[in-house]
Amino acid sequence: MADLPEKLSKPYDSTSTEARIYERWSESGFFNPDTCIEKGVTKPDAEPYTIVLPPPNVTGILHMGHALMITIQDVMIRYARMSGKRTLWLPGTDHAAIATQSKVEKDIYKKEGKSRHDLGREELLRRIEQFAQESHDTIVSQIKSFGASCDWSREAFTLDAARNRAVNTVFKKMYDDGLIVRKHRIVNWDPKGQTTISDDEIVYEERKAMMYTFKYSKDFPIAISTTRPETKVGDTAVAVHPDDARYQQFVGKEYHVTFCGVPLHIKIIADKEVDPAFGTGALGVTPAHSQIDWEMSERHNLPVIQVINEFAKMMVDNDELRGKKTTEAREIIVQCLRDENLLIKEEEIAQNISTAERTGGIVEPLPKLQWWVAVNKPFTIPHSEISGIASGSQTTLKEIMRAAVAEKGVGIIPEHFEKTYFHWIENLRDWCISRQIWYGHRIPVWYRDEEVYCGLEAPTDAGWEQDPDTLDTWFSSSLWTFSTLGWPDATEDLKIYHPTNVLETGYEILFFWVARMILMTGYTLGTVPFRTVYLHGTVRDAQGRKMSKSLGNGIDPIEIAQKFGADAGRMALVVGNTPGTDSRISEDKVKAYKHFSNKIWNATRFVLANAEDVTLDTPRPVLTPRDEAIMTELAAATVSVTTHLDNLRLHLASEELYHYFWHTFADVIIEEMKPRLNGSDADSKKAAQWVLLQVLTTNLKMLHPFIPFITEELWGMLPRENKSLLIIEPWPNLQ
RNA sequence: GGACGAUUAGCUCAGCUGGUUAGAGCACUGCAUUCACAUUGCAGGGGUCGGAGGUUCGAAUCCUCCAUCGUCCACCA
Repeated sequence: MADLPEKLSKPYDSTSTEARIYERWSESGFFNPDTCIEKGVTKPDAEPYTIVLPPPNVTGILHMGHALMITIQDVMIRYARMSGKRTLWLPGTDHAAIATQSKVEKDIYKKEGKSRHDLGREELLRRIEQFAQESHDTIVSQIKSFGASCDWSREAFTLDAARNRAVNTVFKKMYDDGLIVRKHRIVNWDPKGQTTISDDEIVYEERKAMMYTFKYSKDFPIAISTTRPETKVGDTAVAVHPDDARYQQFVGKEYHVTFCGVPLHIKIIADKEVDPAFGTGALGVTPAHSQIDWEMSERHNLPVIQVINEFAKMMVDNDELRGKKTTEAREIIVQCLRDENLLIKEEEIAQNISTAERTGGIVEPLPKLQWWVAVNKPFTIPHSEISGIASGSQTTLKEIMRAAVAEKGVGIIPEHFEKTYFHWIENLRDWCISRQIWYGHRIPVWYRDEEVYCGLEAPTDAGWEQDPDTLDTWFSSSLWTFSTLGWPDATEDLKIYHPTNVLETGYEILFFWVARMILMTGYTLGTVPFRTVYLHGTVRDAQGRKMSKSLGNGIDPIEIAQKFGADAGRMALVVGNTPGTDSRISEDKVKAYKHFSNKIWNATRFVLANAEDVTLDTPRPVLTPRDEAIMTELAAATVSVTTHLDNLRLHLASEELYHYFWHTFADVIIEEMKPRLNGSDADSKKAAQWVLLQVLTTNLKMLHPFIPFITEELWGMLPRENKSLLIIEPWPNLQ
């Protein structure tokens, strides 16, 4: 029996191992592809393999979704690195503008009773940045504790100076091309957060509402319906369907009415958007407070009268209504309709109301002067490598997004999400990118009287005032694959590592982020940002519920890592977890993989204790037919696992490895070798030892991307000349 | 209203391009156990793959319809 390292005689202790192993990897420099080339691990002309880490919010803490994303990406990266590729995993964090600012504002208000206006722009920003910095260190150390082999020397932040230059450069380019425009439109205004939000930041909540059918006045010929009578003091038209026989006689006529004390001028218009079957078939047009009414007013040149302000209060010229909350105004107007006998019908209906995702405020559609990315506006793209989009051709941003996926420049896993993607693009409207908050990339536009200047720096002459707004946080995130590689400079990194290989993220941000990355990269570089999008599902609790603070059912990945080991947590997250499908996790599940760690630990202990006659450098001895069969089976398993990994079927690769190690290697191979190890036939014994060591090491290598800590630890104990780390060991190829 | 997905053992889920008796983990039952590991081993029970049709020599897998559940998008005034 060979002498064993002392610690092998005890059960595997992940807590004392993982931090130490991570430290060794960090010191080795192998997370950085440049170091790998310097040290001869990777060939300089090797095929590059790049993943950019979807940046977690700088103010967040690690949750199970992050843990899953880190695990999947780390598996892909470690596999690529071991396969000899020039492998870069570029990490970073996101400033998450609205989320971060509102959190800090809340904290300050709680502790000091001060609002952002009490502090002023500069002081608030100073406080937010301080908070972001502290919080940054927490999340980065948590990412590391899960084993992420990111190149931290290239770490980026969506709001640092380099990214700001990229943001301003893209903004100016789009501005000059007429694709970023400033105009009045109906925006989604969040009265609680006092900012605009994009269509995607709206969450619909079903509530009961009252639908009122009425006439503006006794002599007005047409009745209309609404759930928001208070907006009706801003009506400028009534729209009917052009083919609706009931109303044709009125089309084109104009009426002066006094509606609950407010004088209105109503024109009757015909518009195809009106559904003749809904309500009375006539729609009261309120251009200032409804998206489709605004569009109608543009088609028919109707005046716009704003009657609700940014605080969701009435701003109509009427003493009874002015300054009232919309809900109060609604009651006043309904009462007035009753008093004047104008109310024809009221019925309770279920209605979806729009709320702001971040603040929960009820969204008020308001006309505002904002900055927009025009997605349907034709422009000439000078250079394009995207199939379906020719260099020098006229196209639109929407078309770039569509073509990139339709022409297979970008493949989505699972494939069925491509349909969802196309469906979203068809319905896409212009993207509102300005936000009335202070934390974020400030819009690089300056005003002086009627003059407007867009540039990377402030104009040097006097009298210019910068636009007070900041950009939607997704604007900077959408540049992430190339802004992190040094663009707008023509860096080596950009040349080598872009387009990236895989974007791995949750399906819930397919629209928010993935689509916009395709848009921005296509526009800016004329390429796709990545070849493959791998979408993971949501990690749920054991009962299948979403993890949430209010339910208190969250499982903390850091706690899991401390209790069972990050390796066990990683296995539990990845085995049987198919792309695009939600998964469940529980402590029991993680525990099962802690057992697996222990199984590996003990099997290794057994092999090392009994293989004293061989090392990894021992040439292949004469094998028995059964040994040959074992080696053939091992080779087959290697091919199968490799194929699964090449096809990003991580759930199958991990399951197969688990099963092979436990139920083939440990249960069968080791058991049947025991008599030979204890027997007197020296040749047979040596062959058995050699086979055991081969099967073990091949398994440690293949398991390494999934459970990097324990495999690296055991690798360090194997008998061999070369004491290099497992992280850079070549991927097994037994054919 | 539109789209997408799911429905396989008690539970949670695999099953890649259709191919011999449908798999795993957990749970369950019985047995074993100073020999790497009780964070163990061996053996076993348990499924007409949601329903109905169809294509095929052959269907959990492809097509049609239905049912139930879930998700996303749009939002109707």
